[in-house]
Amino acid sequence: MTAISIDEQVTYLRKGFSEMIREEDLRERLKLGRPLRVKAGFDPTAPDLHLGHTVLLRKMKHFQDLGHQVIFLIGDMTGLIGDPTGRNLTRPPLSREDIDRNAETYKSQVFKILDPEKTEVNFNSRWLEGMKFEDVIRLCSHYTVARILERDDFSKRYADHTPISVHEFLYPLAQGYDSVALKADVELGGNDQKFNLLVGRELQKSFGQPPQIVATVPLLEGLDGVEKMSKSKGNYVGITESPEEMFRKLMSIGDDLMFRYFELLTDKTLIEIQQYKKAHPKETKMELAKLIIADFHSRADAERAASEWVRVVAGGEVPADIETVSITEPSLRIDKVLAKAGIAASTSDANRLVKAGSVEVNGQKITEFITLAFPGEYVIRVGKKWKKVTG
RNA sequence: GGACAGGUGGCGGAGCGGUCAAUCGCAGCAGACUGUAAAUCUGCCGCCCCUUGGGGCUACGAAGGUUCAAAUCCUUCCCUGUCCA
Repeated sequence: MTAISIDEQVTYLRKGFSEMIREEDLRERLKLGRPLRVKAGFDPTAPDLHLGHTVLLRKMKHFQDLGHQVIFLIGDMTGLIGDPTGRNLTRPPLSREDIDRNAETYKSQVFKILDPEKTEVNFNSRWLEGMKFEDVIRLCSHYTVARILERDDFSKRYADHTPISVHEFLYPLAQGYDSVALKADVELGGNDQKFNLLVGRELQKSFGQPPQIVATVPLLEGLDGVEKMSKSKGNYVGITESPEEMFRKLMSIGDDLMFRYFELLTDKTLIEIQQYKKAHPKETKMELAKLIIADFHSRADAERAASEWVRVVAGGEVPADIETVSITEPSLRIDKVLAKAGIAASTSDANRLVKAGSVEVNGQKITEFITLAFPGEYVIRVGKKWKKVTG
């Protein structure tokens, strides 16, 4: 991109953020004419990225498009503090090997979106690990308990008498200090990160640096349309999943949610999205799924996944890519087979499914505990799970 | 350091000696329905064994104890919150 005006840059960057503090600051910073250092932090324990993460990655990419330097910061030190929003207060420390492996996984995934040439991958242990207790005390002196308690989840937990460990207070401070150490011009994050990002601003001021511009992206709702997309909630679409898997998941979202996805996960303009609202919801949803899949695979893969979905889900036919499980026993009763093939969680679970009449073998619904003989080949279906069993 | 309250299944939250694998709500799974989904209705929802109904095992913070019998009583310990210092 050549010589594009400040106004154009700001307009391009503003799109898709839920909030920017403050746009005037960004404008001033851009006037300096140098590449800005744009920081975004990621958790070292969850290297499997899903569509929720891509909302942020997309914005990082936009900064790169304008020639800025993006810092992909892996919070290996802050990761020790654990999820500050509640449970999991104790998290087993990751080994250096684990962290490095996760970092590699991250790289292979984020570079589907980000430009490797314009991305600096960094770890906050690089400056946090070597801090002496004295340094930590000094850092803490820059902030007050009352201000920390302003954070919504802290104040809620405090009001509810839910425990808050002291080390959790260090999380925002450490994250803020990262911005100092990196001399960040801009920090990006999800809406829920707003507090932490602002702490970075305050700390930079305390340390005599110009405060970073903070820009937040909306949190993407998961497939259920209610909770935010997260791996632990199981309402996510991972960016390394197969086109077929992605298609199936994306087709399961509610009608309202699909327009939200159009907005946050595609480059369609708001006007184009309005047009989609007039079309048939099912067709529109299929188009959405194809657009998203094409970003991580190819348009051809997306088309293939679409026709496969029509055949299997709408047509009720056998999917093309069923996983095959081999059985070594000469014969095995159906409930055991289900458990062994991973269709049911346990034999007991399989029992219930059979009694509920949910099990289909070779297209026939079964209601009794039949025994399958091996060698042989059976196609078993329970709900949306299909498996081929051979022996 | 002291006083008090509490720790139950993925979550919330009943039960307070047997009829408790544990009411109920949410989440989840399956079936019906549909344009996919949602909504709705129905069933299921610890593990294992035989089976259209049973049997066994493991569970209510941890470890002991009382009792024919404990999630329920006692002891100690661990954890959390509140108030006082």
